[in-house]
Amino acid sequence: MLRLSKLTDYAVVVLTRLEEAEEGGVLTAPGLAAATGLGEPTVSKVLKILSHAGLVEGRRGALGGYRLTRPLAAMPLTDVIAAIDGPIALTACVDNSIGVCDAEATCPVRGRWDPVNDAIRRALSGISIADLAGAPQRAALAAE
Amino acid sequence: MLRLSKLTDYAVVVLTRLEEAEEGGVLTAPGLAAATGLGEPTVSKVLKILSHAGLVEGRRGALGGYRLTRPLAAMPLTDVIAAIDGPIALTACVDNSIGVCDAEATCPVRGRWDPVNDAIRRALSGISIADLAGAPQRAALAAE
DNA sequence: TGAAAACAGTACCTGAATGGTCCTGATTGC
DNA sequence: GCAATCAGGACCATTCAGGTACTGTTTTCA
Ligand code: FES
Ligand code: FES
Repeated sequence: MLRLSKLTDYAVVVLTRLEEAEEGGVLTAPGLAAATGLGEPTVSKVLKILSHAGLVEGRRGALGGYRLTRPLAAMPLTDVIAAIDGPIALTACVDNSIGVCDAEATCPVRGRWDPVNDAIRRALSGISIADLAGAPQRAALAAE
Repeated sequence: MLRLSKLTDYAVVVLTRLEEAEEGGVLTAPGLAAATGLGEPTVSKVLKILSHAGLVEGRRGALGGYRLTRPLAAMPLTDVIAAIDGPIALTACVDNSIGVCDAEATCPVRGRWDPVNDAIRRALSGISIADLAGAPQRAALAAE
């Protein structure tokens, strides 16, 4: 179904909530879980991944929590997808993956998916998380 | 990984081979399997799906086989994806799917993925199978 | 008329990947 | 020192795609 993982959706939700934090203030994982209605472990997992990708910053300790490193408007959707779902590549039979496919020798589309990947990547990079959060200012305009 | 199913890749391969058939001539599923190097049951399955979607036409009988209903240049990639992977929708939390998600009430991106879906759909609809087969004439230009 | 070839449809099985949970450690503040 | 929180990893269950097999129907040829 060309679906991306549900965690990516959760990530967008969490990021949107994080935007509402005070300047310099942090939100805790349990707090975000309560605010979003998602499970605490799941939210924690998402935040860890995002932290690893540099999209959020975790502060430990008693008064710890998570904080956005950049405003959502400057955070393209591709970053979130790449952080959770991995690099954007439609098929396994792309560029360097040799040996995974049996039909490499006679395959006529060997490496031909690259333009498709680029097209999608480009379409997605024009959309920021802020566009999904509630301000569809330039969403869907990237492909025009 | 934002991957689409491997069957879609196979479909493109098979369709490309089908293009090489004689005018009015048909290619059999076993023949295509041998030409592509894929398993016969798998090729058969792909062809059945494509036939069901109207992209190819199957002729039964001893001299039966499959035939393209349209030239590859007039076959957008979205048709193939929609035929095999189903409709293009990034997440399950889109439009009408109610009840699948727990955070519907507080979810700020509820239904916000639609512009993303449109963007991808638009980027993909500009690419035909012929573009992937070996003539990247306007591939990747759809997003510009 | 019979047999063979090929598509059509369905049903089942297996494997991998996602989604989700939990546990243990490191760090910070009170 | 204690509590709270993040960090990291391991673990299990579920789901779904991928693949296979079977049966039925249609057409051609001997
Ligand atoms: S290389 Fe895998 S199907 Fe083309
Ligand atoms: S409705 Fe499911 S996460 Fe938003």
